[in-house]
Amino acid sequence: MKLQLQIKMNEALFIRNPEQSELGKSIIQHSIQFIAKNGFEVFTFKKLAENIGTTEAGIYRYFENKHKLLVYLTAWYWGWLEFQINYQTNNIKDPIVKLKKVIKLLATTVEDDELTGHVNEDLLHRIVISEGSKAYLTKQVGEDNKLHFFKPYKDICAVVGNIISACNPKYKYPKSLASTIIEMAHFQNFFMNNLPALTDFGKTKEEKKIVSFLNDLVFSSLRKV
Amino acid sequence: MKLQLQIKMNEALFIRNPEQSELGKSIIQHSIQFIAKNGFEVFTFKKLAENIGTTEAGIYRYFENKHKLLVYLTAWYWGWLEFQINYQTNNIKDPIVKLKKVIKLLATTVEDDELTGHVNEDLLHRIVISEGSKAYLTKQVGEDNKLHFFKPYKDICAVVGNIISACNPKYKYPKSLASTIIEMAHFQNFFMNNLPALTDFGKTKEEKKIVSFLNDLVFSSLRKV
DNA sequence: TTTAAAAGATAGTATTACTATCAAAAATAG
DNA sequence: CTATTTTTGATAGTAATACTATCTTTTAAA
Repeated sequence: MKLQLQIKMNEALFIRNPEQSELGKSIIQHSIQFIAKNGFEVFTFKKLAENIGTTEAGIYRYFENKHKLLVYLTAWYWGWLEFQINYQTNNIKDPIVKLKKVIKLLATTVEDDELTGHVNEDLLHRIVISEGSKAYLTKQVGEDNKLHFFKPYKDICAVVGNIISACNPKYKYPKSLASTIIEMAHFQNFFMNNLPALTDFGKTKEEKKIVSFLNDLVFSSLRKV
Repeated sequence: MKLQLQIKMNEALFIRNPEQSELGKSIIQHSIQFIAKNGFEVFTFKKLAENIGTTEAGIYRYFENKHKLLVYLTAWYWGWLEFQINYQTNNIKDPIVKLKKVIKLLATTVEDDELTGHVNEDLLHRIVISEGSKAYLTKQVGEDNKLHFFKPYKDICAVVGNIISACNPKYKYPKSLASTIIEMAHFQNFFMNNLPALTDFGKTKEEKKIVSFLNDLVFSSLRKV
């Protein structure tokens, strides 16, 4: 039996559900490739249409604009990652072991998930690293938030925050520490590869070291005094 | 005697030095106001020109494009902040006290500096919070970096990293911790105000608490085991 | 096998992101 | 204090972007 994994997406993010047609899936697949390769600024619906072999108007039937598409992609990633986290830490009781596992998942390269045909998770991960914050660093963040566009991201933060609280119920900043871990898992990666002077991993460029840094950061904070 | 503070800027960031003419200063002043109010995506040279009462072509004589202008503004901010840090921690010997002071400077609202006529530092600080990362989260980051566009930012990181090392010479990640502090000083502020579920400060929205969080984070990490 | 939904083809508009040119005003140098 | 250079203003124009609209063909579902 061939399994398939579908991430339930917020309907306000699209006009027509891209998961439900070949063209839709092609839009997702090729937008991931294009943005990963050329960056979000350079990305336009016209270029995407040319890549796919469809027309600009065709893309607009699925997504209102490229911002919504970016939010869709990042939301999809966070939804997928939450599934991964639940799946891979399912039977782990010790919150410390669990948190280490989560940090590893956040900060290391993902393998392409066979269950999701049209999404290349590794490329999407790179997009989330380089472009992810642009999804919310806008003036419309309030409105977008009211429409629950960032729920998957907030859910991941909540999951991580809860594990942190399980490690040390007295720790005062579980949510902020959670968002710090998540953001830094990506920023330290971006810095390591692009502005290495901002990190201590510039020489070797090993993701492992980011994991070590984050572990040190987190478990120093959670150590009971 | 009226003092004036000039930040020495990288010449590759502009076509004509905006500090050296009335129109140039007006461009800086009004672009800060416009971007702080409407966001960088909405900002165009045409709208800016209308605001100032000049023409689009007039702006292009100073800046090649709006990306360069954003990089200019953020670089200016980091240059100014480094001056502030040096000035305000000048006679502090104890690196712990010094680091606390720096964290406070990074994470709290800045007052408008009288020495810089056309720059409203408070607005610029808000721009750096909301738009700052867009200066380097691009595909051209490598080229921009070669032209030393991010030197002021890297300098600040180096300053903070050195204080960290002075606090605990054995600590293994001074640079990464420095960039973490700096980024989080801004991201936690943005989250607190726009996506409060990602922080522990959503209720009261006090900058003080961000400072406390960062202090806790840093000094837990630096405590010798 | 009819009908509805999706995709393709084409056209058109307002805005953005520039470049070019020429004249007027302001600054400066001799 | 005039001549010259530099800076600004005014205007025009172009290619690309970010859409919207319409009509036809193809595909899918009832």
